Amino acid sequence: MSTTLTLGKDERLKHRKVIGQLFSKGHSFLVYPYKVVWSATPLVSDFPVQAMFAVTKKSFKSAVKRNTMRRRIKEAYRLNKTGLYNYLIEKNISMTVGFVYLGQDLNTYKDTEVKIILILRRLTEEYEKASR
RNA sequence: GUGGCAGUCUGUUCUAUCGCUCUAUGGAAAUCAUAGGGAGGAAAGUCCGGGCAACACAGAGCGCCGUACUUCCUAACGGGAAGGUACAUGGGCAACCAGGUAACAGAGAGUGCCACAGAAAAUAACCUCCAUAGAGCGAGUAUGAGUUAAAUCAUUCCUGCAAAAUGGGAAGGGUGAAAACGUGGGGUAAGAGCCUACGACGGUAAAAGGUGACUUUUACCGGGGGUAAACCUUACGGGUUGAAAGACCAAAUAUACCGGGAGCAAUUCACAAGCAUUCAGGUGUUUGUGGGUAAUAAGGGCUGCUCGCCCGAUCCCGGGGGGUAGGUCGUUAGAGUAUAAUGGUAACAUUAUGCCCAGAUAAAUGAUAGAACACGACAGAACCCGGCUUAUAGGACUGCCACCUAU
RNA sequence: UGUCCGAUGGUGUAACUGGUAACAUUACUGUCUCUGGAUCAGUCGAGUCUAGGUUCGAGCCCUAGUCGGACAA
Repeated sequence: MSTTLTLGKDERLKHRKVIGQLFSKGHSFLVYPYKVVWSATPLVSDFPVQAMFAVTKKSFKSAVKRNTMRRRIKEAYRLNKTGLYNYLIEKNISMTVGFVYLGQDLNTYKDTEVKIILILRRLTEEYEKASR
C-alpha cells in the first residue's frame, strides 16, 4: 500500500490543533527556499506521514501563482515520498511534516522536484540525529 | 479594402500515464471497483442593491447617512432602456445631423466664503462727472490813497481757476476667474432700463404638441454676481449586524441540580457573651474559644507493593442541564439556463418545451511526455443572486464616419 | 470573510473653515580650532502615493485605483 503514489485526505495534515503543535513544538530545518517543520507523533491514520504544504501570501500576491507553486510542491512530494515511507515503516514510527515555501520566484517543476528529494533524504537524517 | 470611434461576443485544443475532489451504483466495509461532474468574464475590488439569518421595534418627531432632468424596466438599486436639456467635437453655407460627456432639483428661503490685484468682491461709493457753494489764487476796468512818475495798498464790478462742505448720479476708471444686460435714439444740470425700438436672458399666464421632462407661439412682468463636489432647503429612501449570521447533535474533563448507598465522633473542665430567675452573687440554659481524656471513619494523594506521611467531612454510583473539542445542516434547483413564439422602439415581460451545470473546509482542476497553431492575456469559487468599477494577449461580428479601388 | 485608518524633502512630523507647502534632523559650504566634534551663519533638497473631476485656484472636496497598517476567531 505504501508504494502507491496517492495523496488522499488522510495523507494530508488537516487537524488544526495538530498543526498548531507541529509549528510550536516541532523540529525545523531550512533547505532554501523551503522551510521544513516535522515532529514524530502518533497518528490515527494508517499512513506513516501526514504532510501539509503552504505558500505565504507575502511571497506571491497573486492567488493563481500561489496555487500553482503549492500544487507543484505537492506533486513532487507525491511522486517521491516512497523512500521516506519505507524508512518509517521499518522503524515503526509516524510523523507530521510541514513544507513552507519562502522564495520569491515561481520555480519550475524540475527544480522543485530536486529540492524535495533533497528534503526527504534530509528528513531521515534529522530523525536519526534527534532520536539519539 | 484600410483606418478611427462606439458596442456585442469569445477567451487554446487533442492523446497517453500518474494523481486530487464530489455525486451515483455495486459492496459488510474500506484508502476498493465502475460511470459521471469539477473555476471566471471578470471568480478580483468590496462600490451599490436584494435574498437569507439573528437581534431590536406602539405611533410620531428631531438627528445622522444616501439619492436628485423625465418616463419606463426591475425583487431592488446609486443599475439599465428610451427620451429631454446643456456643453464641447466632427460634418454641413445654414437649418440641422452624428456619435460623445453631464453629481443635470433649488443661489426669486437663510448663513458662510470669494486669496492677490482692484475704487469696489456685495444691501458698495474711492476717483472722475454735475448742481449748490465759494476759503483762496490770478488777470483786467473804475474810483480813492500813495508817488516826480511808477510800484504798492484799499474798495466795487465782471470774468477765469478753484479747496472744504452739502446734494445728485451710478455712465467712465489700466485690476481680476468673476464687475451690475447689448446696440441705436430720446432724455438730463450730469446721468442712468429713466423712457423707447430691436435683440439676448429670466419669470408668470394662456394656447398648441407630448404620459412627462420639455418644445413652439403670443401676452405681460423683471432687472445687484458666483459658489450647494460649503452649511443648507425641498422631495424620496434607509432599524442594526453579517455565514466567523444562525440551527441541531455531542466525546473527554469539571459540575449546578435530582435519586440511591456509605459516613457524619462521645464526655469533661476553664473563660467570655447572651437569655431566664427581682440589682448583684448563685443557679439553669444556649453559643463561641481554649485545654484534657477516650475513640479513631469511608474516601483521596505520594508508591509497582507494604509501612509511613499528608488531606479529611464528605465520599461512591446513576441520572441530568448548559456546553468545549469535533461533527451535521445552513450550502447550492435558482429573481437558474437554452431554444422558440407573442407583446414592447428598447431595457424587459409572458407562455411553451428541453436541461441540471463546482461545492471544497489548512481548503479539490495538477504533473510528466508528445502533437497542432495565432505560441496562450488578465486572472482562482468559499452563503447566493442583480449590477457597477477595475485588469485583459489574440480572435469574431455589428453600426457610424473618413479615405482608396471597382461598377 | 468583513470593518476602519493612513500615504507630504533622505528621515520624523506640521499646514485651522480650499489661497505662494513649514519645522527639526541629515547632506553640503563657510565661521571657530593645530585637527575633529559641538556652536554660530548660510545653501541645496518636495510640488504632497497614482489617474481623473468639481473650482478662478486643490495637500485639503469628490470618484476610481496602488501600497502600507490596525481590528473582529
